[in-house]
Amino acid sequence: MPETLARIRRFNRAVTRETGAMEESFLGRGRPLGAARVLWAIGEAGRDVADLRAELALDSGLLSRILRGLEAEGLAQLEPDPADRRRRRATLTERGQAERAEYDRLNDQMAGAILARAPRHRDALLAAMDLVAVTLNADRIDIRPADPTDPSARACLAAYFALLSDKISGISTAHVPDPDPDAPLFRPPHGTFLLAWCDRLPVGCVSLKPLEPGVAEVKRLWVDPAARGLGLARRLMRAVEDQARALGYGALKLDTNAALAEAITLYERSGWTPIAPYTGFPATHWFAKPL
Amino acid sequence: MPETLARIRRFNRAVTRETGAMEESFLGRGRPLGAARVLWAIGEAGRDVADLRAELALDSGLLSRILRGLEAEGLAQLEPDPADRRRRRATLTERGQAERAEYDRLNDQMAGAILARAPRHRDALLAAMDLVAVTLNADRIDIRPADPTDPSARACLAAYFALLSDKISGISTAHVPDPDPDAPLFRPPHGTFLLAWCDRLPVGCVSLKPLEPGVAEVKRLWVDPAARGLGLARRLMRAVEDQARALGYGALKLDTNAALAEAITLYERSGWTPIAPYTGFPATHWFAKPL
DNA sequence: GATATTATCTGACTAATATCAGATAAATTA
DNA sequence: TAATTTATCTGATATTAGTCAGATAATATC
Repeated sequence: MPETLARIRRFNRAVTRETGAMEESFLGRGRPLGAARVLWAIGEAGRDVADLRAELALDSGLLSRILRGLEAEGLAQLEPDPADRRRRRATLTERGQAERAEYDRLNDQMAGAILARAPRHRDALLAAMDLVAVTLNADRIDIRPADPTDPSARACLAAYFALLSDKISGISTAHVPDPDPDAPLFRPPHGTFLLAWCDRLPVGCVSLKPLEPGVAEVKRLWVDPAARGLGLARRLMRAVEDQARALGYGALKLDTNAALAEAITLYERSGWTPIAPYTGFPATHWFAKPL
Repeated sequence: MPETLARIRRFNRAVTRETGAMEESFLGRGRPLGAARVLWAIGEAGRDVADLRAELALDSGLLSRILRGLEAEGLAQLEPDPADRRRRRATLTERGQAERAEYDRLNDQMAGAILARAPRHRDALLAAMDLVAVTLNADRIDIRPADPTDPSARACLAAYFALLSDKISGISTAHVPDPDPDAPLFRPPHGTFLLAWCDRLPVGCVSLKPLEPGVAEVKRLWVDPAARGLGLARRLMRAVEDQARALGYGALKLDTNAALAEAITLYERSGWTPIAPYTGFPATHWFAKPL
């Protein structure tokens, strides 16, 4: 389909121009891009030089010179790592922090300018950007345990409950209580809370809490709309099953609602079998899986 | 909304990585990026040096050297423009054409790799890319006359009729006859056909054909879904009115259907007044505007 | 026809990025 | 303790990209 390729090319040209404009604005601070990138990558907390080299894919000599330049400008400091005095740790001075904040500000300003170009469909534009970003990053999404009270975890839960109240009639805008009295049940050694991350933003979650002796319950499986179709739900389920095994459980249960058809298909296709009801509304389907 | 900015940043990082990978793959052909870009920009038909300079925003000295390099590689030829012998025209040799085709192939390969990452929602991904590209290019969309039989024009018309049959019950999948017997009416001096372009892809159209002595009819106003909310319909209407004036018409008419609510709002807000019916199904509303 | 303008080219120069072969010092391994 | 590995730095050098001031020749303007 030649037109498809033309569309992707148009997209590439558009974003190339945009990133070019951003780099251009970064140059306005009188520092080459390489140095600006290093300054930004050092971050608020500081960073090992080896780390920087790995992330920015820079030659060791080049990075060394850039760091020396930042030091000479009074923006960064280098100290030997006390644990391993071969390594050096770069940190930003107060002026360095301020300078980094300026780059942040420029970045946000460009982002704002992009949004301003879509006055009437800001949300559609953001959703489109999410879909593109998540798809391009698909093979970089990773799943990590999180605390159930973490803001990202709570954002996922809020989205999960919004989805429920949207799909299941009878559930009004249910929302997570804050603080969630059940939170301890979702922490080891009782249970777990897993978040899927795509480049610093959460794009999915799943959790586990104790139900009966030796049996845990899988709860709150949610995938960001931008990340659907990438097999993330399956990955989350696999991850939570691994966690359950690690916590010593011998079996899992879960309940769900007929309105969540994709979820039900997923359970049926991955070793879950229907069981008798063990909960009430809004559940309409119940499954179990031995570990 | 801080999260909004985080989402745009994620998008920026994702596409930066992508374009970086593309440039990387272009370097694989053993030629600096600048030269590759010039080679590509010369195109199959050849290009004036001044043109290249304008498009690529290159210094005249730099471009001159890059061209000399391509010439030395046996990829390009430079000849004085016969019409103005100060100007020089760059054309690709056979080897140059082949080399350019290789860059095309690399580009298409990267595009294919992107699509492959969205096996289950290819169309959604493409639509999202369109929305982003068109929004970022919003201030670069331009409207130009086209021939009504041009493939791009026909693609817009097909989309227009698909929209009609989708929105208006009673219209089955109507499609443009090929060749369109009315095409001559949409050409000067009788009428016109305008296309809106966003970076080489059509994103909207409108046309004009004679109706009565001194009166023309506006037909087939269509805007690509990715380009809605950017004021393009209004620009197209203004452009077609200008064309009508230039063709000597004193008044315009149009008919439309109640299902096309945004269009009706647009007409009402830009000087059109309701008139008595002058056509039948599927029209439900009729407007006129003096010029 | 003299003068100004335009399009391109050349030469001199700079900045940024990149590469690579040692040098140095700290840690690890034998 | 000696030898090896690792992390970083220094110096030398190359490539790419970019700038700018003329030079040259063709065209446009007066």
